[in-house]
Amino acid sequence: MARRSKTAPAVRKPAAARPAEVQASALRRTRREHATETAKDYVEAIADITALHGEARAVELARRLGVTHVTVVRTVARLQRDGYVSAKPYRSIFLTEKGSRLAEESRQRHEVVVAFLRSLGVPEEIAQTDAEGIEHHVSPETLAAFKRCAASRR
Amino acid sequence: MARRSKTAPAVRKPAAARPAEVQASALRRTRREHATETAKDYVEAIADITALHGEARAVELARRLGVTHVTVVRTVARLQRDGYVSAKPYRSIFLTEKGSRLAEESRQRHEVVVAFLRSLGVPEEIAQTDAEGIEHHVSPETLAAFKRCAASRR
DNA sequence: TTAGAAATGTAGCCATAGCTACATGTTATG
DNA sequence: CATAACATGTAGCTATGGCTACATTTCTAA
Repeated sequence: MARRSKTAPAVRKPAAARPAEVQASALRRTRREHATETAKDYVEAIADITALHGEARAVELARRLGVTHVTVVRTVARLQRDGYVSAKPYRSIFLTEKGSRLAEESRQRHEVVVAFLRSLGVPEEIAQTDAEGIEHHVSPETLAAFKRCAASRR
Repeated sequence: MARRSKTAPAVRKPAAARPAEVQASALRRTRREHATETAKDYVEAIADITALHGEARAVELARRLGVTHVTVVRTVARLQRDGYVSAKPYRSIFLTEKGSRLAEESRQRHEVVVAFLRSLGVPEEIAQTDAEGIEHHVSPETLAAFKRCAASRR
């Protein structure tokens, strides 16, 4: 079977488009972001729950995140290891300074994305849902563009 | 320590916002989507490489996806198990009918997202990068809104 | 005050998705 | 046509992030 045909370039699509290296680093970034998504989702939820109920318990986190309490417990342990929360056995979960900062950033970012989608005419509930997935992958430039666009359509 | 204070609603934030269940199902959806992201990234890359070189080899896939060949080999095995590609040891990788369909859908979706971001004034390279992360989390409604918006700004 | 309900913790399973190190197959070329 | 370069495969490690089943702790209410 022919090796990468350096002599006969085969098909030759018009747009050589993104060179392999560029795409590779974009995908690497996406994977890297994915690693912090969980932390963001958790601190955001912890902040929400604390605001609503005065404290965040694992059971409520599990309900809101759509996982079992076991998953919550393990993930919270990781968040504690990484300095986002403090927690003691059988007690509530609290955000650290670092965790609060991340939660606030996440909340703002979520707001911008939702407001933007809403301004495009996407129904509220779908905007909320899509934002959960999109918000973690928006660069500062794109976030700024979202803000501008939403403002200009208001 | 007070249990979820059913008697004293504590803080009471103005926007009760998304109820726990809604957010939970949104996050569940995001996780579900994540599971198919890999498949989409791979079939898209395989389609690209095949168009450019006439065939897709694991080494080139690894380069483009930013992972080692070992990861590619294992993932391709999974894609084969799931019916997206056919492959024989030490040979090229080919898309099945199902894989081609997924690749074409992914390509179109990627195009729409990139064109949209571009239309917002996001620089080409950043648009490409962000699209890699965003494209997997856009509902049909939002995708349609992207199309409309990009068209109206042209 | 104590029993049962609710919450939390622990053990251990699974799949995905990365990796390094090493083994084997394929191909190009001297 | 043999060998070196390259591609592919395999073994086995790590981490995340789901899960069920069962143990333990805490809290509520009879």
